[in-house]
Amino acid sequence: MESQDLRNAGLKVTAPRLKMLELLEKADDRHLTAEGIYRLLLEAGEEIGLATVYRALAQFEAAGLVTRHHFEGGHAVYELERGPHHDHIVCIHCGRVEEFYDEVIEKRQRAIAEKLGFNLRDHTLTLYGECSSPACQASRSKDRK
Amino acid sequence: MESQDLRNAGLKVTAPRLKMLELLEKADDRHLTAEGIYRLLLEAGEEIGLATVYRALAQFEAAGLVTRHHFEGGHAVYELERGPHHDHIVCIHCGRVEEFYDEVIEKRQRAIAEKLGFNLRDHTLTLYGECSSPACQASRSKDRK
DNA sequence: ATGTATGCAAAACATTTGCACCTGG
DNA sequence: CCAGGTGCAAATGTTTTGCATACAT
Repeated sequence: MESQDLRNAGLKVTAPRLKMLELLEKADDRHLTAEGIYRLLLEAGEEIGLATVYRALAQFEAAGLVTRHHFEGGHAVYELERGPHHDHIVCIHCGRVEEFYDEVIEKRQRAIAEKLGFNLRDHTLTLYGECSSPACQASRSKDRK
Repeated sequence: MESQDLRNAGLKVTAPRLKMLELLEKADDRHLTAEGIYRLLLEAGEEIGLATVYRALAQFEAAGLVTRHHFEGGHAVYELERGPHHDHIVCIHCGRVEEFYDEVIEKRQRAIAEKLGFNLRDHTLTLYGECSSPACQASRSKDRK
């Protein structure tokens, strides 16, 4: 249960935090902005402040419950940390995010860091491209003026 | 000469732009923030506005003269585009940036994008780690309180 | 009770834009 | 001359913070 995650992280179990975790778990889009979480909660009739969302996300991130990504676009997106590491590919048109994992790339990264004398701690790999989803294709031809 | 680069990009050759390109070329650190460029130019006695720096950088980027990166830390860094593509490894302590290129990784990325049905357009790969430069090692032990 | 969390409003940032004035070609 | 460039100040959008109140334990 999510309350246990919060307790393990040394955080008090409060309504806003539970709602946020619940949302992060159930939302269609697993990569949400702070503003997006805020708006979705308001729409769901929850009473919450945007500042609380940011504060809670920062704590979740520190506790490893959530990962923050900085894709292009000036705002951070948050993703519930579930299971193993993966990287992302983002559609430059519709913003759809897919996840992938590639052991060959992971291995090469470790080798490169070592060769350059770095103790590798983290990495971000994001591919940007045009996706082939029908919805995206449609909106693309429509937008062409 | 830099004025030619500007002309080729359809931009007028002005003092601020030349100074910026000059700085990007000669600076010790090849990865500068807009604010950093602004400050360095002021220190060098140049008269320039921060807005001009941002505007010029945006144009340089559009012209392919410069690449913008979003490393961790809330601000963009700009790098003069010189020669072939490469990725980065950043020291989480001193911020030092090294560049690398790995054909195996590049190839895997193309394969992954194709498999997921994306037409790959761009990517960012940044490794974060602890570098082994003496200066960084020193400051690290000092900061430990 | 008591240390945390919360909401709100204000602040802090990085970046962008409006506008009147300059300037390169 | 005049489209494009510049500086300044004001606006923007995102994220952070101060503070008084409310709540979990």
